[in-house]
Amino acid sequence: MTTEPFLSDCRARLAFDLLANTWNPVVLWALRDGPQRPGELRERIGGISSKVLTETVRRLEFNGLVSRRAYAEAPPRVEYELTALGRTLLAPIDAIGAWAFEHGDEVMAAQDREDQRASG
Amino acid sequence: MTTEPFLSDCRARLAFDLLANTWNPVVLWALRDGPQRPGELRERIGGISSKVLTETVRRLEFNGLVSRRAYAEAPPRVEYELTALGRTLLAPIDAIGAWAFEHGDEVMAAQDREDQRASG
DNA sequence: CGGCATCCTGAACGATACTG
DNA sequence: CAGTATCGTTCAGGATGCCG
Repeated sequence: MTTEPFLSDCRARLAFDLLANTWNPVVLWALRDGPQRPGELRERIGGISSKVLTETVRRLEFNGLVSRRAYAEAPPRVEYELTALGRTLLAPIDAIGAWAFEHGDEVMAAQDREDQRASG
Repeated sequence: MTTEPFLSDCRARLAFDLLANTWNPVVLWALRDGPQRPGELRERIGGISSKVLTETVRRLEFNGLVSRRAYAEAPPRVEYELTALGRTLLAPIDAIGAWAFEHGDEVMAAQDREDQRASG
C-alpha cells in the first residue's frame, strides 16, 4: 500500500483518466493475448460500435499503451497490439477485475437495498 | 492474474464503473484514514466543488462503499466514512496509484511525442 | 457548514450512412 | 474490412446563488 501522496500527484490522476471511461480498460484487456484485428476485437468485446472502437484504440495509441500496424493489402488489414507500457497496465486492471469477482455481489446487494428504500 | 472471463463478466464492468469517473477514486482515497467532514474532504482533495463532492459521496453511498452520518447540531455536522466494503477497494486503487508512480512519466512522454508529431 | 436548485459546456457514446 | 462523417442524446462536471 503506497503511502506516497496521491491526490496531489498528477500522475495518479493521469492513470485514472486512462481507465476512467467505459471502453479503455475493456479494450486493453481484450488485447492481453496478443495482436488483434478490429473485427476480432469488436466480436470479442461485444456491444461496441466500429466508431467507438476506433476512437478508443486511437486514444490508447496516443497515450502509448497500444500500437497500430496497417498492412498495405486489399482488403485492408490492421492490427492493434499492446505496447510494453500497455502490458504493465494489465496487472492493475486485473486487480480491479479480481476485486469485482470477489465483491461484486456485495455492491449489487447494496444497490438493491438503496433501490427498494427509494421505492418502498 | 485472473484468467476468468472478464469482458463477459458484468461484475467487472460494475467495478470499473465504480472507478470510471473523475472523483470516485479520489474521494475513496481521501477517506482512507478515517471519517472526514465534507469541508475537510474538499480541502484535502482540492479542485472539487461542494456540489460535485456531494454527488460523488452520495453515489459511493448508493453503492455501499461509503456511509454518511449526520449529527443534529447547529451548525450542521456531517461525516463520511468508508464502509468495510469500501476499504476493500483501497488495494486496487493503490495498485493503480502505484502504477502511475512507476509509469506515469512514460505516458506523459508518449503524449508529448504524439503532440509534437501533430504540430510538427 | 452542508447541500440543494439552476444553468451551462464539453465530451463520451450510439446509430446510421458512406468511402477506399 | 477499416475508418470517417454526421447527427443526436446523455451526463459528468463546473459556476453561481440560495436555504436551513
